[in-house]
Amino acid sequence: MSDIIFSQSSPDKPKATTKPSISSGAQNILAAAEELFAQQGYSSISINAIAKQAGVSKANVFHHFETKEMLYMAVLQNASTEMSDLIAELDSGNGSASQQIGHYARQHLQNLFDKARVTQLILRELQQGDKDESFQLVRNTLNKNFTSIVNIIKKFQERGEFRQDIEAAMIATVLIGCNLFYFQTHSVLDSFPELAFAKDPDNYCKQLTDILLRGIENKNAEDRGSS
Amino acid sequence: MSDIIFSQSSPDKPKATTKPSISSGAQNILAAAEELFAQQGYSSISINAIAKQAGVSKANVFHHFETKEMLYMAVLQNASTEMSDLIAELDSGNGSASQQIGHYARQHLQNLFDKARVTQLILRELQQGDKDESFQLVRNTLNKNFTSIVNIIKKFQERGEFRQDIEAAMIATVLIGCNLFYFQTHSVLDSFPELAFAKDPDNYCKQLTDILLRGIENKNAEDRGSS
Amino acid sequence: MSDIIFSQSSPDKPKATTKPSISSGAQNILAAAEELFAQQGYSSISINAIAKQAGVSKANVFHHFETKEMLYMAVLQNASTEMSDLIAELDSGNGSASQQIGHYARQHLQNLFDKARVTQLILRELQQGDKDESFQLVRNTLNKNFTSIVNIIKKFQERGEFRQDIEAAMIATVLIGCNLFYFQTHSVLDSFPELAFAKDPDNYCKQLTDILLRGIENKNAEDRGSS
Amino acid sequence: MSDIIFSQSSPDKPKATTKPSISSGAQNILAAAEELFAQQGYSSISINAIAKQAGVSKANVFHHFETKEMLYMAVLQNASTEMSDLIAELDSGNGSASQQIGHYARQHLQNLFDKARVTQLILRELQQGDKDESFQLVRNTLNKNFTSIVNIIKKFQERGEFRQDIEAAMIATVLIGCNLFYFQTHSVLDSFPELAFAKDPDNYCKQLTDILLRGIENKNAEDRGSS
DNA sequence: CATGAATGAGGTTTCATTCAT
DNA sequence: TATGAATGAAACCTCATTCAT
Repeated sequence: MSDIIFSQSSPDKPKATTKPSISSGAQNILAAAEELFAQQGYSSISINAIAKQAGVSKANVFHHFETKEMLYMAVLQNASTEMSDLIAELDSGNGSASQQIGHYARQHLQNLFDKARVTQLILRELQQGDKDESFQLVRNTLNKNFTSIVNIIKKFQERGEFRQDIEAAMIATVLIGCNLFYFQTHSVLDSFPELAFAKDPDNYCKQLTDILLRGIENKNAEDRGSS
Repeated sequence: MSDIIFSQSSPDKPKATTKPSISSGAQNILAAAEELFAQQGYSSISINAIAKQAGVSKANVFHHFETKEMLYMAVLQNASTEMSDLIAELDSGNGSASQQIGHYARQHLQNLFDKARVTQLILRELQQGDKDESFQLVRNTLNKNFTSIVNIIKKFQERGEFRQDIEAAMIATVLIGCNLFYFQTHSVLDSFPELAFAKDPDNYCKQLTDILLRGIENKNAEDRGSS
Repeated sequence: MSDIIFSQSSPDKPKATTKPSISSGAQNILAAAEELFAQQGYSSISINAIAKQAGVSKANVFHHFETKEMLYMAVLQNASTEMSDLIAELDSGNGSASQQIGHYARQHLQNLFDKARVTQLILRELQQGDKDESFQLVRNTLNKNFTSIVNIIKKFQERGEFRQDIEAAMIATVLIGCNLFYFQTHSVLDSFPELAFAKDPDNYCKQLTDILLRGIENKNAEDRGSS
Repeated sequence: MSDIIFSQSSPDKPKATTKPSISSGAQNILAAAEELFAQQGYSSISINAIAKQAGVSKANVFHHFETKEMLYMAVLQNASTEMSDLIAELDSGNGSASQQIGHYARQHLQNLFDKARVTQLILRELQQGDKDESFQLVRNTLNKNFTSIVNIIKKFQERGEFRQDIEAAMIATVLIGCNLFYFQTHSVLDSFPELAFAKDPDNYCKQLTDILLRGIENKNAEDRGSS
């Protein structure tokens, strides 16, 4: 199903339509900056590199963004918005609790790869932990993201389908943590023979949800109760 | 138990005894570089900053390490060794499978924090994914790390204590992935009210292993088999 | 006639008209670099020195020339072009073979001093003999220079005015070699009492051509033949 | 006779015997410095490079020579002495004036190549023309060199074998100038098809003396006198 | 005699930024 | 809107030199 991990759907085109307020010149720069910052981080990317990638002059970058810092913030802002949009569209489908969680996990993982640059930008921010302004942005985005899945889980807990002696947030953590770990390590899977099975993200996701669901389903408790 | 997440035991002093081959001058620089690179990454740390932190002249840094790149490699080498040593000492205790896994998870998380700088360095490398030489180092270290826990799990699978229809590597992934996720996000826990429970790493670890163990224990299968 | 060896006619002003393609900023830098490189050589001249001489900032030098090496190449390119232009204008006058050679020798010597900086740059390159790219340039220029005089001599050989049992190139070598030697040593003439006569380049040139012509004129051969 | 220009006889060994006052350690350094300075000039050669070439530590260089400048002076001093020794041994043979000049020219050219490093060092100094102390040394050496050949020529002029209306120093200049020019350009002869004949230095020397002698011999004057 | 450690000064080059056009 | 010219600051790195051993 997935040839090179994921069919990396081109995610850049629709931007222009969603954000018509920013000139196309600025959009070019923003896109170039996003790509480079995601790949290499803030400090190792020069305005010159961004200008070249965007096909404009260095001065033009400063014409659109006051400072490098502000360009970075704009990139982050953009990324956060994209991420939020994506989460808003996240749909846990309908069906049993198990099916919904499985669907959600798979879709979440897909999103990480579809918006790989955004994901990387956010992971970078997570690792810094100090930069004041930029951090706020990311934190809020993550919070939104996180709350969305937590609420779904809580719903199932209230319905009695999931154990209630486990924090919903903990369950969400396992789901998101493992998906992020997969995203971070997928490029290195070749060197881990033990992880060969994980080259197919579908397979990975299936096994993850298998463990997770069995670990949290109330069915087990019933089984025990019956004993 | 843990005031600020973990009592961050000072991990730098014993180095001199374990590695007497490197002069103390070089060791100072190495330690300074490790700290700064871990905090801020490669490109945003200048040799000047490292020199100041180490209390030596800029030129002296180049006396001991030919280039900034080579200093970074030495730091990484050092970190990988430390990490490997730590893993070698990882002890899954004795007791039931559940207890051993629980013990291992807790100890592993503790190690991440005890060697926070090393952990950060390696996470940074994971995120880059292209740098040839430096990457090899980290990959090997991770591989060793990973294999260690996979083997423990396989043992329990063979004994029939854990399900065999789940890849041992997948189980290890959940354990390590969640621990790393915790490490990466713990500085931001304050902003996530849902995750308040996780401020205590013991609590986090307990809930994680609770889910994980229930998800993989063979007991459940037996229960089902009896139904 | 020559106060301090030669009236060193200012050779920099016309450049702007002959090479309008290069901005005046770059021209300033190029001129400064030419002067300093000619005086002191490549390695002992810093970009800082060039910037100061040109009245611009160090960074501005790199705005116009990517590296010090490339600036040097541009200087050499410029010098080679100037030299070629000069040679193209070299005019052996009209009159007897003797007069033409005498005229040529004197004019060639004059050129060496008029374009003293260019001459020095080329002599320096001759001495290195390894630098790939820069050397090609100089070699080509010298070749052109050399061929020009060789052809004149060949003409006279064909007319029977000069001996044909001597290579034209050898005759050219004497002419150019002695002129270059004069150029290289003129600053030290004071310390060589024997060479006092040579302080006047006209005198030097007259004596040189006197020897040379008598050595190559066919007239002598005829005299002998008649005996 | 000459395969690759000249059979470059190893000229370094006898030094130890001629200068037993200097320790062998210092001699190593001196030899290394001579080679490198001759090849690349003063400023582009670092003490480090010299130390490596000599197989000693950088500090050891300063143990033997107070400063880089003083090491350079020692190299120059050494070179000047070698050159003087060589000139003192220069032997114009016995035979006719023509033969003696021819012999001298050939031997002088041979010396330039045998002591190529020394020759290069001195040519470099000639090109600088400002460095106070170092220059004195070279000037004196050249003066001695020059006077030696001038005196030989004067002898023949007095005997009436050479014209007296030409300065002896001018004749010497042609001889030395052309030989030095040959030395400076021999590495580039390949690219000058016209100069193919000069690949054999014997041939070059023969043609040079042919021209020179015919240009200065008094025989010609006699011929004219008879007309 | 010989060396490794250490350093201040200075080298080339890069960077973010400004400004006139 | 867009750019080339210009620059001060700071990056990495080299250099000649000193000193303790």
